[in-house]
Amino acid sequence: MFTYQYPHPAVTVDCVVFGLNDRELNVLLIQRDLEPHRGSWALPGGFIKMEEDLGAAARRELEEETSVRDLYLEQLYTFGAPDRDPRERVITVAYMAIVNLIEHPATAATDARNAAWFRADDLPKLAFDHAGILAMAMDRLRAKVRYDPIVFEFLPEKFTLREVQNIYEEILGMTLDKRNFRKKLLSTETLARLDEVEMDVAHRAAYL
Amino acid sequence: MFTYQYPHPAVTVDCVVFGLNDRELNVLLIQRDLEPHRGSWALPGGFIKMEEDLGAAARRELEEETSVRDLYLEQLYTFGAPDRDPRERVITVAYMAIVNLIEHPATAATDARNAAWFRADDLPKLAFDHAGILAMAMDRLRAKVRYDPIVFEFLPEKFTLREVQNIYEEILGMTLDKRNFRKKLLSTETLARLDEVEMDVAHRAAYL
DNA sequence: TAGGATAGCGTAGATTCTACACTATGTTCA
DNA sequence: TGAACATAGTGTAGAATCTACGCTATCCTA
Repeated sequence: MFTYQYPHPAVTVDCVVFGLNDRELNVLLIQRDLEPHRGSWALPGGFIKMEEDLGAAARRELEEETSVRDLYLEQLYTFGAPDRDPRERVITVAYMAIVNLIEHPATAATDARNAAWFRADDLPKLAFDHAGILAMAMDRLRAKVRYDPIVFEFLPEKFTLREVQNIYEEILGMTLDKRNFRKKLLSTETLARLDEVEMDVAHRAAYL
Repeated sequence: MFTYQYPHPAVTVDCVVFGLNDRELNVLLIQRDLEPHRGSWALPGGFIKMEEDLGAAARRELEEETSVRDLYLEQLYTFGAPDRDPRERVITVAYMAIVNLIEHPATAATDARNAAWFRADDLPKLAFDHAGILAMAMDRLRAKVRYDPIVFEFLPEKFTLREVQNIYEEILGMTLDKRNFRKKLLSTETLARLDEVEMDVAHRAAYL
């Protein structure tokens, strides 16, 4: 037991991890194995340790619950409504990250019954105020994508311009002009055109 | 005394309040009247109450310590390095705001020996990691000013274009072209030209 | 009343954004 | 094997925006 002269809130970290699979925007969720909201899907996260930095706590909880690691976490916002957790006052520091979904498979671990990637446009109901946290993360992601070439972080090494455009369109929720998009991308990024071509229905795509 | 099954950190809020005086960028600070760092200047802030929202706590602490109230606070970042406070683990949620300095005089109150506005380019040494918090707030302010007309929030009702330009230059730390600046400002803002003129050395200024 | 300080104003060139349509190549299926 | 289909790949013209830049009018002070 730990005693204090004044009341202290609990502090948690929660992670919104976006994963991309050449085409779809996904979000990493866990199925809770503890009360409250046992069985519900939620953002991975948990209580911080006293000697641990906030970012380190986020990374630890994420790995413990989903096995996902080695990513760049960025602080999103801190949520502290007095009644957001039924147990006690819990303040949560939310982090967000973007990864290549293929390189980061999700497997359930400690405190989670299950961990999985969900399509961003088809999510289950979330525990606590996690839907609100996720909504803010989506907003931030959309804003970020407009001036940051972060998208490339979660692309495989080889990709077609069509794929990149699909991703931008998925995130921004709008269609983009093909030529203008290529022009802009090629003017700002350093991409190399490869000889290889993809193999499927369409005829070919020069990998860049 | 309050006891918990697991250790809990303390949670505080801190406020970076920028004030503008037609010309200079100022920051609101308090002189601590309690240990640790007693006598040092610091950002206004303090411990949250258990039934209180984070933003409300920031507003309350700010008013208690400086008498400054009625402002728009925006969450900046949460700082939680394990050793940032010598007493115990303290996580602080930092807020920032911008006000018209004239309309918000600072007067010391609870927990503070003193409260005062300081020029942003001539600040005392700050307690804890408050210098780091302030630096981040400055960055955010600079970024914000570029696309947001927030500056007008802390201007008196009447002002000259020269004054606005001074403020932008002070915040951004660069000189701007007078004609281009006026053009842009007039194209985006709805300002009214007044008949009044200022009274001092220069000849006149049409208030907008 | 002469000199100094600042307000106020417009244009030309460069850059960037947007809208828009056709050809080339490979796949599939009859 | 060739006809129909799907997608990759490419350029230009007009609009809007950004930047650089110098002179005159007015008021104050000495």
